[in-house]
Amino acid sequence: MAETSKEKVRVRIAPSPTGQMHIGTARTALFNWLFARQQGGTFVLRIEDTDVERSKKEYETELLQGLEWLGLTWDEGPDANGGPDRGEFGPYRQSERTAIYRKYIQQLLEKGEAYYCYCTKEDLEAQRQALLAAGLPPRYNGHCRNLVEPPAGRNPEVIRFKVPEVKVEFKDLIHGKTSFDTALFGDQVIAKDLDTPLYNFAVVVDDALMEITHVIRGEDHLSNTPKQILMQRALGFPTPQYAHLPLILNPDRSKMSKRFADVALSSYRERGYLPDGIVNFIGLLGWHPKDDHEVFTREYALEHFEMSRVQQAGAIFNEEKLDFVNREHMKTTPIVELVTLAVPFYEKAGIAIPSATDANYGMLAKAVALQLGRAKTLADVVEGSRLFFAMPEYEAKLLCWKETSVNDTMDALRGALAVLEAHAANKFEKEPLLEALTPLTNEKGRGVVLWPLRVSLSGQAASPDPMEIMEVLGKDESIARVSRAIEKLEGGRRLF
RNA sequence: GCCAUCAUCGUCUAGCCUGGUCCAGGACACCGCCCUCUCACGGCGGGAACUCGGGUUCGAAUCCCGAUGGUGGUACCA
Repeated sequence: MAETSKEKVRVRIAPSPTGQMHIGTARTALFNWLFARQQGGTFVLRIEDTDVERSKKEYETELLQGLEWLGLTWDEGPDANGGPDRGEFGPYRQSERTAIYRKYIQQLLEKGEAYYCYCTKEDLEAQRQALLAAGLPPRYNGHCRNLVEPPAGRNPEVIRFKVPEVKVEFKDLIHGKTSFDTALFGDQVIAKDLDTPLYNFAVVVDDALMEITHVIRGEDHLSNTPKQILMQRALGFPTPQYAHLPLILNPDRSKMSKRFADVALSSYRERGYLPDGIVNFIGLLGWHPKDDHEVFTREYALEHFEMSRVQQAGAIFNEEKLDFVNREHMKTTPIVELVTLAVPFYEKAGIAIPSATDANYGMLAKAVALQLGRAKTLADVVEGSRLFFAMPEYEAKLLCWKETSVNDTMDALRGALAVLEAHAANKFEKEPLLEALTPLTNEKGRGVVLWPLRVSLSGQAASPDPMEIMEVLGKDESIARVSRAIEKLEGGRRLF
């Protein structure tokens, strides 16, 4: 709790609804959320939709729902259910703040800190090429900076901010002292016209008006920071503290992209990852608690988060680790909750499961429980437990363990069947069943009995053990499956 | 090109600020063994890294300089 003094912490995330919600947005949100919650501050969500061409309402909705799904709740910002914005500093969509930006653009214009530029894109491109050819940094040459008279008969192209040539220095909470020489920048375009501000300008105005104290964002914004600081100075705004998070990377260390991985948060949701698993994993990308705990809840992260322990280098998105972390979280999620979460996945897979009102409902929980430690996602739970909900299909010869003959296998199964039939239905549980089968396994060998028994119950070479399966299936279904296996062997006998 | 920034096992990282306890610790993944009817879990074990070159120092993963490499930016996108 070191970084703040008396002022109340206010942080924000400012995503653009120009595409599916990126996993990187989720991580930036997480770090902001952690910092805000830990400092007793306010977490603001602002939608940066100044680019009307690319911004879409459906992406905004996805963003809000994605954040809610992850449990990264915001204190101020648009309402996920279409209700009015929350908070005193709204509106929280930049597209609704045009009048505000207009006022500040005019202010800069009047003070002579900004000016209309009449250079066309073609002019600019020519300039740029010339500079590049000369080995110079390609920056705007200030052609319209000191125009006395606007060129006759021409409308301005854009509005530019006069970038003073100074050294801008700031202390980044993650990178430490960072400095830029703005002489290399050239005058920046801040708006296409009075009603169409650009990102760098809108951010400055909004962060100031929303009284943001800490800007926690991706490192790709590091070089925007000096430009924004200069505008803050021109407008008389305070400079917030900055923390630039390292980027999430592809396996080849470039910025994470579709080419290498699923970048959309929704795809992880659809594949059956848990919000807690995702939050844990993306938290680990660039940060980890001092005590080396790697599997943790968000409460734990909240307690142990330290901005100063955030990495400076980017981190490769490693799906294997995500799988591990998610599996660990599934193990600690209460079974009833897991069942509820899994239901849609059963539906999607077309597997008929007992409903909550069904007398048989309890077996669903047992089936799910058997997948813990085996399944890394909810989709895996569903696939792994498929065998409990339909008579399995398999080749008769799979029933024979190693070199055991068909006759011996049949004998073993008949023996097992007799044991099961004599076994009380209300004692169809792992331990009692094992006990009941022990004389038979002692006589014939465990493999000779248990392998075919397990295959007849599961239809698979790899599955939970037969006693566990029977506990889920119950007496009637277990007996039916074993009987069917014996029939299969009898029917197929000639073939062997 | 220019500017910024980064650099410990394949990956995520501890250690670096406050040099010696580090022939570098943990986790994932991988391999082996044990458990075992199979899978998984679990237990035990293994291989695997301080980018390079100088300097400072009795001593450097740790401090300094340089090089190399990576990444980000260099828009009338955000």
